[in-house]
Amino acid sequence: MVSRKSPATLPKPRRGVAAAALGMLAGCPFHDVRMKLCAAGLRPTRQRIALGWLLFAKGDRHLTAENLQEEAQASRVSISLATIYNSLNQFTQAGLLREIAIDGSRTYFDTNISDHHHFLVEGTNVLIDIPRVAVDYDGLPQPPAGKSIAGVDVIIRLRNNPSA
Amino acid sequence: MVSRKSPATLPKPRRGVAAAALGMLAGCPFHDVRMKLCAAGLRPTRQRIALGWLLFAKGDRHLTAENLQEEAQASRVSISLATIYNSLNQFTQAGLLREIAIDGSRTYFDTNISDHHHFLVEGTNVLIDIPRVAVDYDGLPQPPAGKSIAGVDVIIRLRNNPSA
DNA sequence: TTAGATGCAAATGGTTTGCATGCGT
DNA sequence: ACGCATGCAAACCATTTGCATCTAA
Repeated sequence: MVSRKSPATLPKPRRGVAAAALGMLAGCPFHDVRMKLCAAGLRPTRQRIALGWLLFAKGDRHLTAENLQEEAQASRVSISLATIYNSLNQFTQAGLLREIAIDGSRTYFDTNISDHHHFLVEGTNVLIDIPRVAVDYDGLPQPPAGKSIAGVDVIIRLRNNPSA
Repeated sequence: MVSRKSPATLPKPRRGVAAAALGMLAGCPFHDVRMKLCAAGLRPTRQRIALGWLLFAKGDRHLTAENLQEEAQASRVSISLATIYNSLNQFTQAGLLREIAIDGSRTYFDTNISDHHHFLVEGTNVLIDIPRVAVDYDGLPQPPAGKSIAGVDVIIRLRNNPSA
C-alpha cells in the first residue's frame, strides 16, 4: 500500500527563514518535525511529533488514517483515530500533506506535496506517483471567467494486463 | 467516507437479437430508453425506464443519487433511494453512465460517457465538462509493466477569482 | 411460473464532533 | 494558569445489503 521512491526528500520548507534553519538541522529528524510544525503554526505536541516523524522521515508515502494508526501502534505510540484524522487534516491545511480521494470511499494522504499525479492499481488500492513532468498539459483549458485553477487532480487507473 | 464500493448484483447481460427486435418499437423517448436498457442487458422495469428517461432525455448532466430521487418525486414517480443507487450502479456498470467521485464525500453520475474531464467549482460543487480535445495527453507516462490504463480521471479544481 | 427487481429498514464504515480531561507554553 | 490538544464514544451520512414482496417475460 505504501509507495516510496526517492530516498528521503528531506526538508520541504515553506518560508525562507525556516528553510535556512531546517537546512542547518537536517541531521535531526525530531527537530525537523518540530520546526515543520512550528512553521505551520501547529503546536508541537507529542502526538503530532510522533505522526510527523512517521510521515516525513521515510520518503514519499501514501497513507490512510488507519494505516498511520497501525504504524503508530507498531512504534508503541497509541494515538486515537480521531486525533489521527484531526492531525492529518491539520497537516493538510498547513500544506504539509496532500489529500487524495479515491473512489469516494478512501482518502489517502500523500507526503509528497509537489506537483504530481497518480497511478491507481485497481483492486490493490496501491498509489504510484507520476512526476509532473511526465504529463504534458499543453492543452490545459481556460478556466471559466472569474475563476482560476486551484489544483489539478489526475488519477490514472490501471488494470493488470490480462496477457502481457 | 462510506462503504460505497461494491457493485450491486449485476444481472447477466442478455445482449443480442432482442435489441434488434425491439428496434421496431423505436420512435418515442420511452422506447429509446427501453432499447437502451435492453441493449445493456437490463430488464426495462418501470423504475429503470423512469430513471433512464430523467437521465437521458435532457442532455449531459451531473447528478447525485439524491438529486435523481428529487427529480423522480417531482415527476410524481416514487422510487426508493436504494433502488436509485442500485440502478445508477447498474447503469454505470453497463456503460450508460460514468461515475465521478468528488472529495471522497460525494459521488456524481455523468450522463456524458465520452472521454472528457471536469472542472469543479470549489464551494458550489458544480461540475463543468471539459472536452477531451482540450487536454493534451501526448506525454502520458508509461504504465508499469504488466498493467494497462483502464481510465484517466482528471478534475481541475477552480476557485473564484479574488481579483483578476 | 420464475428469475430478477424493488422497497424498506437495518447495517456499514470511514470520518467528524461534543465534551471532559490533559498537556504545552 | 490558560487555552489549545487529545481521547473516547456517539453522531454522521452517503451508500449498501438482507429479505420479503412484486413484476416483467
